[in-house]
Amino acid sequence: MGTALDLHRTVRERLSDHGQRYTNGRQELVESLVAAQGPVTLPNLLLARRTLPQSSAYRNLLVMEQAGVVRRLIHNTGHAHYELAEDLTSHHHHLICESCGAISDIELGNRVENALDKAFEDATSAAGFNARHHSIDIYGECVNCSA
Amino acid sequence: MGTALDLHRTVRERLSDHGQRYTNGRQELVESLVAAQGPVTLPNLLLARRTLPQSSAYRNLLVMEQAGVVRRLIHNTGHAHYELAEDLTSHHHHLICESCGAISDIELGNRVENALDKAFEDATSAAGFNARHHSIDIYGECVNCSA
DNA sequence: ACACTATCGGGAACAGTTCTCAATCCCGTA
DNA sequence: TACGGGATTGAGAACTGTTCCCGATAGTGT
Repeated sequence: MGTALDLHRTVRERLSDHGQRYTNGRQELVESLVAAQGPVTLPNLLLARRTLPQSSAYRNLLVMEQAGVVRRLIHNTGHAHYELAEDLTSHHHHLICESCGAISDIELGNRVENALDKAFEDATSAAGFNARHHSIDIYGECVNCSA
Repeated sequence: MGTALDLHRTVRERLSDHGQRYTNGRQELVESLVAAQGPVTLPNLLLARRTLPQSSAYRNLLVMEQAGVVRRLIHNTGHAHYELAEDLTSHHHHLICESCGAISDIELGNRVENALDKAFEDATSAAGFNARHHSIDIYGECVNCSA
């Protein structure tokens, strides 16, 4: 479900709801994020599209993050990683290679996710914490590095 | 199990194994981390012990991180958070308040953790990823902020 | 006590990211 | 199509959390 056209329309709407335009530079960023098939750092985004100025890329990623189009991941790999918001792709978690710092996506399936939600609900409500969403990072060694 | 004396002895050993001494400043840091009862930022550590110079605190936290005594958490809250390594305390996860940025600990219990390990093993081995450990962040609103 | 090395502390340096601001673009209107 | 006005852009400066540097100090083994 959801063609590239759908994606761009949705992005345009969300930006518009925040009083923002869906400019060329922003479209390029979205396309780069789609093409990356996983979280990417800003330097990597710039490598893919040499014409994007750094400051504009940072600014537009921030704008799109605030509009709910982009999600920013922070790990101790030096740079932040960017990906499309989960509701534009699908709920997933991250595998983080401790050797090379690469981050890739992983899905756990509905049954596990439902069990997780229930466990989290039980654990957090006891602490008076109002849980809204979660993210799971699995650390280890990726295929490339274990070779 | 594990008194304060045990903790200090273990820390001393781990540092010693890395050719490092367990100096006064490092002991103060460990005590501050124990007293904090959860992940703390460096500025907060310094507030608790005004005599600790910033550069030494950063350096010693790094040394202790490398010796497996301290764990450093990165989130988009501005500062890194520090806590004692899990094997000096217990396996837990983090509740992160999206309003105030506070981070607190939460435990899920053995049954849930075992189920998680199994689910992660299934999901990662298919991707050829060699999983070593995991961390779960639950985002939402803490007790203070929802009041 | 001595020599030798690890550690300390203050400040400079660094890196990723954000901010500034004049120039440009884009949209709605006529 | 031309115009007015606000959003966006891009280059570089500024900012901020963290790390590095280095002379002074403290601890350890002999």
